[in-house]
Amino acid sequence: MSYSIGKVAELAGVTVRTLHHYDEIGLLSPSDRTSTGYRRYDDADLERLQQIRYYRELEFSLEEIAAILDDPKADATSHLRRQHQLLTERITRLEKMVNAIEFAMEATKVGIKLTPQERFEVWGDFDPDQYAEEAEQRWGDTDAYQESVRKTSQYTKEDWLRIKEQSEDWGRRIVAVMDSGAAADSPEAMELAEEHRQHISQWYYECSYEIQTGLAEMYLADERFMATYEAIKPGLTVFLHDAIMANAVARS
Amino acid sequence: MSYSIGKVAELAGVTVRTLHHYDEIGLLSPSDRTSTGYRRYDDADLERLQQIRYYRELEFSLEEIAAILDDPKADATSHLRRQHQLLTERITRLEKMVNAIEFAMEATKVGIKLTPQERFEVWGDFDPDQYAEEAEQRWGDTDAYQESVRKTSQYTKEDWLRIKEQSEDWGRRIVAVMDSGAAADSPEAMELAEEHRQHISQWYYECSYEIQTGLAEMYLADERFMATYEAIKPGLTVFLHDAIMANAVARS
DNA sequence: TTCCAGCCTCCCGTTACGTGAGAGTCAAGT
DNA sequence: ACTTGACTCTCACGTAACGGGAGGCTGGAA
Repeated sequence: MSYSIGKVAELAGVTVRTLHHYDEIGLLSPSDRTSTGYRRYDDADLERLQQIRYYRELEFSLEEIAAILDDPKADATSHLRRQHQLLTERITRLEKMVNAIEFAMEATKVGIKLTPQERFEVWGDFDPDQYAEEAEQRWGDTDAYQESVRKTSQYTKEDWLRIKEQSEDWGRRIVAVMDSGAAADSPEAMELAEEHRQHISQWYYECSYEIQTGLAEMYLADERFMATYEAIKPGLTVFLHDAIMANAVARS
Repeated sequence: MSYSIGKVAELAGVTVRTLHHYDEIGLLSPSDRTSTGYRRYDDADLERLQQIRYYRELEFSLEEIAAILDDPKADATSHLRRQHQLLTERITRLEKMVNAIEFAMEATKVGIKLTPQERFEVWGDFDPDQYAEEAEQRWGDTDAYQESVRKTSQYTKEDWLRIKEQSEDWGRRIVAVMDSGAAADSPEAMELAEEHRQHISQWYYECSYEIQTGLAEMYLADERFMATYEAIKPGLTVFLHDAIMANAVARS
């Protein structure tokens, strides 16, 4: 059984010109020609083309592929094994990219800026432990972060609008409480701290009192969060922190 | 805060030349220059570069990326959402490629040839139902195939040598039984049918009598399997089929 | 002041094809 | 036997996305 160049192109999902090119550079020359010069590809040619396609998908150059495939020490199975490993590595990398994007989405929701390291972590080659530590510190609890990502990836535009509206409303009310001169451990302030916790639980992740107090600590420690709250009203970060602490103590 | 071109290149994992190129074609021009002509990139530039890198990873051309990023209707979040979707699609495709490779490895072990469709299923755009049907027919049971892939992917070279030795030994013995003139429903033949079943159970997947009889049917129906067995000894396929049937009836 | 790494602007080279041009070929239908 | 439309052939130039210098300025540390 042999195949015309057009048929092979269709099967393998490449253009006829590509096959011409592979023939030109000697990477894949059809095992036969008709008397009129038409190329004829057989099963062995197809197997070689399959290998070429996989290695190309893995971004090997044609020259490298030629060297790899013509290596007498490597047989078909070893190629498959190698491709298998490279593919799974690649999948891992793409999954990291997906995580990074979800992280970036989270960040823009909350209104914080990413550090340059965070932006390019997938490509840059800096210490991965450092990142893990930062994320741990930022979110207090990694499981919570996972849950958050899982939940929020389902949200529609309307959901986000609702969340935004809700948190802006909450912002106005806590500012009003501050303006009224009430203390951070006043019932009104504590009520808003409680609402803050429930808002997070509802939309992002189950937020216990321990986690919330962790967040409060972080608001003071992380200048990006700090900037967000201070932009609404100076002193709000500390006020919220104190209200959360008072509320947590009172309720538990 | 602003960054030199070298620093940006290091952060983003690209070359300085690449950033020069992006500047040349107007895709990413640094927001500032020093009095001496040095490029200075700020946070907004980095964000744009981040988007560029993600879209590039997804194999968009620079021209397309420029069009996408300069579209006033799209904001940062919509880009992230889009990239998220494209990335997960890509992961799915790569996972299909991994499956295809595992399938190809299985096939070479068993000594059957792949059809052209099977070779290029990941790239070609033929009817996917047709393939599913073929796989179903070939393996009788999809779960079994999954289990097989899972198990065999762990095997070492020594394992494979052992398996090969074992099955060649079995081949010699069943040929001997045939040569002795024994019937397919003789105790010796049935014993070897039973061994065939246990061999599969041990190395590939839990092989019940129903599954084994399914395999026996398939050996007759699929000329690629047929070729394998007939190469050992003409008439072996039918003999094995009958022995399996007799054994299955007797044991259950 | 002296380095040397870093940056600048040309500018030519490379890879993996795309895209015709012009001409021969094949199989199906009349 | 003739036509016709889809395929295929071999040049041959074009393109995208950089790579890799050459030759010359800059900037901060010693």
